This record gives sequence, C-alpha cells and structure tokens, in this order.
Amino acid sequence: MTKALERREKLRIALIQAAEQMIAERGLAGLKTRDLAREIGCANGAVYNLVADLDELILRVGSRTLFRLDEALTLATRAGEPSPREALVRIALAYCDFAAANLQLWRALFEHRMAADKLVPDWSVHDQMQLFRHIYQPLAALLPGRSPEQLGITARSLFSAVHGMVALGLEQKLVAVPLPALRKEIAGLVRAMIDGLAARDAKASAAAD
Amino acid sequence: MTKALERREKLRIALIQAAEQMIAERGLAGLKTRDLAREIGCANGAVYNLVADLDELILRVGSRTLFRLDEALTLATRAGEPSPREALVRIALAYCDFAAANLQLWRALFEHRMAADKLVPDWSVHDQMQLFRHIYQPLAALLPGRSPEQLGITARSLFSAVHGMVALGLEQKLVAVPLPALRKEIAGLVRAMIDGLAARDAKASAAAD
DNA sequence: AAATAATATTGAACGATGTTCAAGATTCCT
DNA sequence: AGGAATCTTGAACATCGTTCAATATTATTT
Repeated sequence: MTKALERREKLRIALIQAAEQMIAERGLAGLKTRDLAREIGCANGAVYNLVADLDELILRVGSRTLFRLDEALTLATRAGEPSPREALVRIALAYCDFAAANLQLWRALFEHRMAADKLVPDWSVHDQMQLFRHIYQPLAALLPGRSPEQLGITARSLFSAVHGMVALGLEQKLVAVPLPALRKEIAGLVRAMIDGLAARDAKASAAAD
Repeated sequence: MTKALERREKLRIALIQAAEQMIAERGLAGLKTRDLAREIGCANGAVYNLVADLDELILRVGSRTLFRLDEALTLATRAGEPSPREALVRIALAYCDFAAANLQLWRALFEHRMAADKLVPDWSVHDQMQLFRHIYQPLAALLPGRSPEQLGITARSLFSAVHGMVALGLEQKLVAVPLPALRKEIAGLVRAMIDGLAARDAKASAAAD
C-alpha cells in the first residue's frame, strides 16, 4: 500500500506546483481543472483524488504564497540594525515589492472567496495570522505604553493601511502609478502614521503624570 | 420606431436594478443571466439586447454604487463646521459605514476584473476618479505647503490606506472585528496619519526659513 | 387599411466549466 | 498466483455565458 500512495503524493505536489504556475501566468480565473490534469499527466477527474475541490487547491497555493511572503518580510529587516521606525518602513516596502513581483499570486490571496456555506479550514486561517508578528515587535518598541491587545490591533491596522496602498496602487484601473513613486508614497505615509501614533501616545502619557 | 425603444429602455433600467439587487443579496458570483431574465420577464437571450455582456452590466451597477458612495461622502461633512482634520475623519468613517451597509455592492466594485483583452470603458473609469476630490480640499487646508500634484497623490494614498483598513476589517477571514472597534481604529489611524504628515511638512517649512 | 419591409424578441443550442461515479486497471495481502 | 481492496479513468451531468436562425412585432409604403 505504498506504491499507490507515493504516486499520489508526488502527483499532489505536482498539482499544487502546476496550479501555482497557472495562477501566476493567467490569474486565478485562468485556473482550469482540465489544463491542470493535462499538465501533470492524469485524467481530469483524478484531480479530485488529490484535492477535495478547487477551493482547497487555491488555499494550498495561497499557503505557499504566504510562506514566501513571510520569508520576504523576514529578510527585509535582517540587514543592518534598522531602528524600529525604519524596520517598519522596510517591511512595508518589502510587502509592496513582493506584491509587485508576485502580482497574480498575491492577488489570488484576496480575490478568492469560499462559497458562503463552506468555511475556511483551520490550517489556512492559521497561516494568515503570522504576518502581523513582523509588525508587532518594532511597533511594541515604538509604542511602549500600549498593551499587547492594543498593539495587536494597531499592527493589524498598519498592515491593512499599507495593504490598501499596495492594492490600489498596483491596480491598473486607477491612474497607473509607477512602482518607484508608489514605494516613495508608502514610505512617507508609514513614517507619518508612526510619528502620529507615537506623538499621540507621548501626549497621553505626559497627561497621565 | 418609439414603442420598441421605450420598452427596451424600461427593460434596461429594470435589468440594472435587478442586477443591483441580486448582487446585494447573493454577491457578484450570484449574478446569473437566467435569473435576471426571469426577474424582469424576458428571455435569457434578451439580456444581450439590453447590454453588451455581463461585464457592462456589472460596471453599470458599479456606477450606481459609486454615485451613492459619493453622496454618502458628501453628506459626511455637511453637518456642523468640522475642522479639516475632523472632516477627513468623518469621510473615512462614512466610507467605512457605507461599505458595511452595502457590503456586497461595495465588494463588487473591487472584485470585478475585466478579461485581460477588453478594456474598461471611459464612462466607468471617469466615475472612479471623483472620490478623491472629497479628500483633496480638507487635505489642502491641512498641508498648505504642498503642490496640487503632491496633494492629489497624498489624497489617493490616504484613501487607499483607509480602504485597506475597511477591506481587511470587513473581511470575515481574518479575526472578525466588530464594527465599532473598526471605526475607532480608523479614526485613530487617520488622525495619526494627518498629524504625522502635518508635522513633517511643518518641520520642512521651518527648515526652509 | 392591407401589404410589405425592417426590426426586435425568443429560446434552443453551443462550448466551457467544476464535479461525480460506475467501470476498468492496478496494487496489495495471503 | 489469485482474489480482495483500492485507485484511476474519462464519459456524463448540471450550470454557466453567449450566440443566432426562426418567429413575432413594429414601422413604412401603397
């Protein structure tokens, strides 16, 4: 009972890789079971032996994308000894760069929507939370007066704000903005947000004396 | 040659309204030509006498949504005489409230993606630009040192940042955050961004003396 | 007002798609 | 080696958006 399972596992991996490549090349809407089957050399029905449905396959690709994104964000603050403020700027720019370099795969993370009745499996939800931790530590250094809960919320807000700038900035619909200009804007607004938050906390802490 | 055209025009309007209601109730993916045809009382093929394809229909609904959103943002700063800073906060909260109250229609604005070859018609692109103008005026009052071009870019960045917070905040995927908490977060981060931007500009202008 | 031309509407049909499942091929255990 | 268990297959199904020849309706002409 090993030969069959080995083959299955190899095919499973090939399937996920083929799906990743297909999304990267043709977008989430370009992912077709028959093309996938032809690509990995099996019947189209066989896809459903490897994966429950397309939703799971998309989530599996999303998991890989999130992992690579996590690596990119980790790498962003490795070089030198950036201040917490500059670390946050670097993370934001790394997020922007990753999205630009992996446009379709990054879009798929947010475009995909499960059927209303089915719910996202645990392993997928868990992946998504990990991103905020990159922001959490520098933010904690910058805003020492805040509780862990407050910091978690603020970290998510900061991430969301940068995500919005990247999302609308990379959208062709609105005025196409060149990538360097977008990076400059992101860096500027991140610094402004941080300064504004720190000033507010400093004032609150002074008033408490 | 008037009887036929009148009927057509009435049906066209009914079609767009039916599509709007259907998206609001079942989401963009729940929009089906056969259901629309049954709803407005015509053959499913007749939909293509009223509208080129589903893309156009979705854009027409989007146009209506953008118009209502514009109204909501206009209304936000009408009452009282808010300072520019508070006007921007109100606009951001109005955006959040509109998105929450029109969740599916608001999502459709950003979920929809044209086929790669076809391009968005002019009348639809034009609509989208108008939103930034609400932000432009208060921002110009707060950052007097900036050129119109700089203000336009910053206005778009501010809008994008708020959009990101609303988009990820209303997403069920991530930790579901209650609406009042989201509104508080948005107000806080908008104030922080404005303060940070103003402080930066003030410092630059002082250095120029 | 009747006949004819022009136009609009219809709904069956097409091609694509995700998904299922009985039949056939393969693998595993004794 | 042979039978049981399992896996793979690809044809079939349901559902889409979209098209188009046939039909019904409206407009124009005599």
